[in-house]
Amino acid sequence: MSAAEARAVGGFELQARDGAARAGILHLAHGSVATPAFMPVGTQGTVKAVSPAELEALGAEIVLANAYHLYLRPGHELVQRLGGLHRFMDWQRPILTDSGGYQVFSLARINEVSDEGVWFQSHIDGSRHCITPELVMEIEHALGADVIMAFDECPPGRADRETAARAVERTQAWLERCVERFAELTADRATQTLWPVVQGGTYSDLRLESLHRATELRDWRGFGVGGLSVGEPKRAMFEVLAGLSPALPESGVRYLMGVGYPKDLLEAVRLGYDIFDCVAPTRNGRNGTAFTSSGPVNVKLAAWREDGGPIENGCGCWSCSRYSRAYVRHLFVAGELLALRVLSIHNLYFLVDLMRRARAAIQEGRLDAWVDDWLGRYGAEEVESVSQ
RNA sequence: GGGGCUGUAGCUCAGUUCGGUUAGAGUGCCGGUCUGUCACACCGGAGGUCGCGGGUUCGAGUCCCGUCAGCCCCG
Repeated sequence: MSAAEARAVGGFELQARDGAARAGILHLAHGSVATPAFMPVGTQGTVKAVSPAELEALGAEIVLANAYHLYLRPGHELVQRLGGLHRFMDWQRPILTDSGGYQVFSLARINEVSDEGVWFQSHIDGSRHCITPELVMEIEHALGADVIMAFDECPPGRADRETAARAVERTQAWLERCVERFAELTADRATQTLWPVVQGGTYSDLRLESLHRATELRDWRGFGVGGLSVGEPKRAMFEVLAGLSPALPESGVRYLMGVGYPKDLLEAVRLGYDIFDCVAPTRNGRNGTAFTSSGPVNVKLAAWREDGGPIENGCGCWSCSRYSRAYVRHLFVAGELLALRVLSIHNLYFLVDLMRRARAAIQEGRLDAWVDDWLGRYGAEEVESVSQ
């Protein structure tokens, strides 16, 4: 890929390497994304409890939304009629849509997977729908995200080899159909970029096969690595990531889907992965857990009752610049809505900022030392040394 | 002065009719969990001389007597 192609819409511009780790810029129709990067999750076209202005202020450059959920409600055609997802949710920076492949896994009770596609029963009203790779492309095209993910099958993390192999097979067949339908839909203009998803469970050879077959199909500017952090042992996840990383083309951005917690992000960055998404910062935030550089903390703890310090000393986020731990704890204990916003913003800032700092460390060639130092602090202090 | 109702977990109350394992619930308190979001959710823990004192009984939160406290009614 030429330098010009890397800078074109959809291209990934690799700027620096430090060991296996990379720093780069992802160029998309609605702007660029500096990597490594964390993408806040906005499943239903909104990052729960956080406004677009707040997302911008905390430094998010791209958010994720979900095709499956938006198809069911309010409907992708409705979103398209109202000017597309960017306008609908008032977010003018890049958006990546997930296909709904993960929902095949997470909502497995109410669906049937076949070669044709997936029969879902709506979790909202019980109505039945057949989701095919072609339909997923139509949904994601209508929503208008900058990056759209191919429809994949995401088996449970402890799936046996046969199940994982079958998921690779089906994911590949669906990818071919996605490519075909996507080409028809975007024949006139190419503001969207499609990325495949590598599957293969915890079997490194299946992972390589999945990647190989996807790259045989065509050149890609990005690769999703899916089917991880879905119940498999953590060691197995990192073995897969380490085995797959050298085989991934340098010219494509690597998206590790669904990961994760601060530690996992840094380890994955070190292995050469570039972008991430995870519900952890927002969901944990809503449930009262704050990320801090010395580990996650339950803010409802009695120890915070009269703590006048910020959630994290030195944190540059909106929440920490205003509120004391005692106040945040009070908001949670009292069941106040502001509590959800305060911690969601803090946790998102924490991860976005962590990636920003990892990027700087890569550009300065000091990632390993920085990560080791960071991990040494994280969780080093027992639960929490009450600050002041 | 007479009569009635109520006293069980920090709080609000079940359980008392017709006695039967370690007395329950909700809430609060304390703690844990959450990885391409059905989720302000889920899981767990601590906490009670059943107002007090007698009696009956193999066995009493439950039955009997006395007593204290709160509320109500009648004089």
